[in-house]
Amino acid sequence: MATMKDVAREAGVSLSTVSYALNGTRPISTATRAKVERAAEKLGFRPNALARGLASAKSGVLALVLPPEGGFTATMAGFVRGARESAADEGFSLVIWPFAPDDHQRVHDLVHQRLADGVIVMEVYLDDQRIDALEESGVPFAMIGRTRELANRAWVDTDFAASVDEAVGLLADLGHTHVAFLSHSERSYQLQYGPSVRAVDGFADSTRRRAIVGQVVFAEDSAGDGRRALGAILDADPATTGIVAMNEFAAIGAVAELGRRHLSVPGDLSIIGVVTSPQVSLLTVPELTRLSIPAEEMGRAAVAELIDAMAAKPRRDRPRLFPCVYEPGGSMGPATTPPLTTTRKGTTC
Amino acid sequence: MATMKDVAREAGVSLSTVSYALNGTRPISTATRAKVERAAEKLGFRPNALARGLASAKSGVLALVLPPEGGFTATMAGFVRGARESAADEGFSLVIWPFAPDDHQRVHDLVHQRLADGVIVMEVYLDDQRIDALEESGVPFAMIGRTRELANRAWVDTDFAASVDEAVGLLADLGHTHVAFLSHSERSYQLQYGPSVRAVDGFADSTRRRAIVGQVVFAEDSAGDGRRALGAILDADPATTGIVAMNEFAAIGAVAELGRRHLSVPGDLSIIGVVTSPQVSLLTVPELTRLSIPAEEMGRAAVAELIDAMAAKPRRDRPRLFPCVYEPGGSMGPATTPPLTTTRKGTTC
DNA sequence: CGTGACTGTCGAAGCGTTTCGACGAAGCGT
DNA sequence: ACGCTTCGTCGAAACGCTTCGACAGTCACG
Repeated sequence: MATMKDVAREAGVSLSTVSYALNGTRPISTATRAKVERAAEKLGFRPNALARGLASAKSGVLALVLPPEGGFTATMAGFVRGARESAADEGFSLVIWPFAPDDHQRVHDLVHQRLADGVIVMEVYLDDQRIDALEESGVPFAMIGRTRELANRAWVDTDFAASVDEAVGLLADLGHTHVAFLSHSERSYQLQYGPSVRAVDGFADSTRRRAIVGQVVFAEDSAGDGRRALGAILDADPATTGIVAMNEFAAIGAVAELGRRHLSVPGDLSIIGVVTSPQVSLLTVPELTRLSIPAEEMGRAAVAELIDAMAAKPRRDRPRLFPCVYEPGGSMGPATTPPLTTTRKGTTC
Repeated sequence: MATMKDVAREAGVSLSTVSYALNGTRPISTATRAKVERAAEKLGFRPNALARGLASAKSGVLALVLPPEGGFTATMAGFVRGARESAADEGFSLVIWPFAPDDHQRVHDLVHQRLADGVIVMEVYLDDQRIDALEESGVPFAMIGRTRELANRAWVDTDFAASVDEAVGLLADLGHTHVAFLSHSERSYQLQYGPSVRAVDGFADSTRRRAIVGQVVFAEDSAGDGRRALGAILDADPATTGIVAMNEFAAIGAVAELGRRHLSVPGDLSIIGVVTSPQVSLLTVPELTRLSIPAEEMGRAAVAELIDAMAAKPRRDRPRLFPCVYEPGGSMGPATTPPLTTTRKGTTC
C-alpha cells in the first residue's frame, strides 16, 4: 500500500502539497497537481480512510440503521439504492448497520467511535425513544418516517394520507361506494407505528369526505390472516366492492380467498395496494394495481436531509413528504351494480 | 469525548498502561486495572475506532457484501443475524455494504482503506470473477455459497443435493412416483448460479436413484410464471402428484393456480419447498411444508471461516455444508392413487 | 546473598492523514 | 523601484490509539 509519503517522494513535492493537490483544499498550480496525480496513479495510491478520519474528525461514512429481523422488503432495498447513490454523489460511502430498533446504545457507540458521521433511521414510531436517545447523545441523524414531534428534526416520509385518499378516489371514480381498508396489525396501530396510524386515520378521513361507506380491518402480515380478514370484510359489509390494501402480505391471502369463493378480481371486487413494494404485487394474479412508495427518491432525499443536518446549516428547501406513485395492474375495475350480495352469501357459508 | 489521555490522567497512570489495562494486551495488576476501569467508566470513555484502527492496522469491522437490487429475503436476514452475533462474540462489528455483484473494485477500495478487515460475499456463482478479483487483490474473504474451484478458499454453503434428495425422499415415502422440480429461471442455471445448478443436478440424480419419474421446470421468480409453470408440469406429465419447489415465488403462483383448477393441496398434489425462507411459506394457504436454510447457523459459520482465513491459520475443522431443516406445513400428503388424470384434463382445457 | 526470570509500568515512536502558520516569489499600483 | 497582496509550497504539529524497548521491583533458587 502506497502512502502519501510515497506519492510525495515520487512527485518530488512535500507531503502537504500532495494532500492539497488531491483534495483541492488549497490552490495548487496545474503543473504540480498534474505531477502529483500522475504519481498517485502510478503508485496506485488509495488514501487510508482511517488516517483521514482521524486527522479530519470525519469518517466519510453514513450509516443506515436497519433492523435485521424479518427481512427487508423491496421498498427498503429502494431506500438503500437511493441513499447510496446520493451519498456517493456527496462523497460519502453508505453502510448498513443491522441493529434492532432498541439498540440505540450501539448506534451511539459506533458514531462516537467515529465509524460514521451520521445515521439514517428507518421504521420510526410516532413516539420513539430511539430518536430521543439519538438526539440527546448528539448523533446527527435523519429519519425515514417521522415522530409526532418534529422540532428541527431531519426527516422524509411517505404521504400516507394523500396516497390513501388517492386510492379511495380511484375506487370512487369507478363507482365504488363501499370500500374496506386492509391494514397492518392492530398492534402496530396501538404501538403508534407511524405508517399504520397515518394511513388508517387518512382512510377514515377520506371516506368521510367522499361520503363512502368505509371499514377498517386489521390483519397480521401473512396470507393466512389475509384470508380471514377478507371474510371479516364481507361479513361486516356484504356490499363491499373495493379494498384498499396497505398490508401487502394479507392482500395476497385476500386475493387467494376471493378465488376460493369464486369471486373474481376485478370483476366482483377491486383491490388497490397502497404504500406497497412493487415486488409483492407480482405475487398475486392478476398483478396488483398499486400506489408504490417512491423509495429511491426518498432514500436520496433522506441523505440530503442528513447532510444538511450534519452541516448544521439551515436545510435547503425541498420536498420531504412523498406521494406514492400509481402503477397500473389488473386488479381494479368498475363497481358491480348491484353488488353480488346473493352470490357472496352463497359462497360464504 | 474523553480520550485515553483523559483516562490516564484521571487514573493517575500512563497512557500505555490504560491501553494495556483496557485491552489486556499486557499483564496489569488488579489494582491498577480497577483504577483505570473506574476512570474510564466515570468519564464515559469510548475508544476511537479510527485511531485504534490506524495504530493497529486493523479496523475491527467485518463487512457483508450484499447486492442492493431486488430486496433481501428472510434468508439473507438470517445470515446477517447469525453473522452479526458471531462477529460480536469475536470482537468485531458487522456492517453491510450494498454493492452490486460486479463492484469488486469498490470492495477492494474500502478494504484497502482499512474500513473492514475482511468481507463475506453472498450469491456466489460457480465461476465468479468477483471472487477471483478479491483473491487477487489480497482481500480476506469468505463465501456463503461456493465457486467451482475451492482451492483454499473459505466458504460455507447449503447442501443442495442432500436437501433436494431429502425432499424427494419425503415424497417417495408418501407414495409419490411422479415428481416435478420447480426451479429458478433457466437463465440462472445457464449462468451457473451455484444453487440452481446444484439443486437441479441433485434432483436429477435423486430421482434416478429412487426410480422416480422426475421432470424439471424452470420459472421466473414471480407468481405469474409459477402459474404457467404449473400448467407446463401437468401438461408434460399428467400423472404428477408431487412438486419439489425451490423457486418460492413461483411456488406461490403454482398453489394459486392449483386452487383455480379446483385441485386441492395436499389432497390432489403435494408441494414441498426446498431451500426456502420461512417467511414466504406464510404466503400460501395451506402453509408450505418446507426444508429451510439454516441461515443463522450459516451466517455464524461464515464469520468463523472468515476469521480463520484472516488469521491465516489453518482452519479449525467444522462443518461448512449445511443441510436444510425440515419444517412441517400443510402442503404434503399421501399420493392419490390413481392420479386424477381425468379431472385434470377437464380443468386444464 | 547474588543472579536471573518475571511483573508491572512508563516513555516514546509510530500509524497516514489534515491543516495551520510561515515564507519565498511573483504581480500590482504608485 | 518600493512596499503590499496573492499564490504556491513547505514543515511541523496535531488526531487518539497501539506497541516496542526499557527499567525498577519481586521472587525463587542455588
